[in-house]
Amino acid sequence: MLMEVGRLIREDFRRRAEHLKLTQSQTLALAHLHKNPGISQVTLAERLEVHPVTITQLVDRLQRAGWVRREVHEDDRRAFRLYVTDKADPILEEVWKIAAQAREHALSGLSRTERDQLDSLLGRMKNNLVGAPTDRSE
Amino acid sequence: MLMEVGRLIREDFRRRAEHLKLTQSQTLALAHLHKNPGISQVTLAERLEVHPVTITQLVDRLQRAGWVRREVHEDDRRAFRLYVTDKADPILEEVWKIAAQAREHALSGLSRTERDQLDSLLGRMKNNLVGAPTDRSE
DNA sequence: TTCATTTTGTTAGTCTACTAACTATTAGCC
DNA sequence: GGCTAATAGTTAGTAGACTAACAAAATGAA
Repeated sequence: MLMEVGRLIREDFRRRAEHLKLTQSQTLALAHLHKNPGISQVTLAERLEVHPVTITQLVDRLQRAGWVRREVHEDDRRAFRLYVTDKADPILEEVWKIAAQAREHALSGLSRTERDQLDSLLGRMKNNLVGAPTDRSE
Repeated sequence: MLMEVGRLIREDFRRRAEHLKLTQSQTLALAHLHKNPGISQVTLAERLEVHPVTITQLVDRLQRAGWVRREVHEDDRRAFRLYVTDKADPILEEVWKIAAQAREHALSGLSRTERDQLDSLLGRMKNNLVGAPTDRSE
């Protein structure tokens, strides 16, 4: 059920955002870069919780499309600093709006109390899954 | 939060199942075929809620690995009937066990009542997202 | 200083998913 | 019967995610 709802939310977001001509991952990456200008690819990978290889390709495409630029890091010649270009600003405005709409659509009809409940239950599930490494003898 | 918990559950399952040498999609497809022997690729695609193209490739790999066989449909020469091979039986036993463990791990510490609550809240979110086509003016 | 280790990012190859365009077959209508 | 629609599956190409193996630069210890 949880997986299904997750999938439906992503689908809903995708439908609302398809006119932006950006994929979900690209949108997410752009949003993160906008909030944290100048971070490295490794840092971005950690934030998005994907592997650095994935970021390489993602940034490649965003750069080719002109949404992002790479600047060599002044202190570390291996690393890049990533910046969102001005071209992306209006898109990002849209993204925030759409995200809020999708969220509200999914949660509509749920009271403040129920939303808190959901959040709390999910939080406890999350705690079950993080800290403790999987014990296969369970 | 919901996305995160979903991702964590999938990760947990993947970790528990990695010794099976099957990916998550392959495992899921195998499980479905075991419960519904003889279905066509289109039907399987519908059940897994992916596009038929994806099934083509998935079944290609499962067949190459010897887990699944394609038989020509007796009434429709375009279609295949899909069957899980005997080789896959012991694996599937494992899959059910692992799925139950992963579920229990995620939900541990939640009472019967709380699980019902979660289910009901997610069910309502699901209803928000299915029936009604996205209204972009929201 | 030099050498081993860590970190940053890359290429190569695999798997899952998609769209678009296609073949072959079936089904329906005139 | 014959033409058109729809259906089952495929190939080709793209995007995203992964692992493995690697180069280059930075770090740190002997």
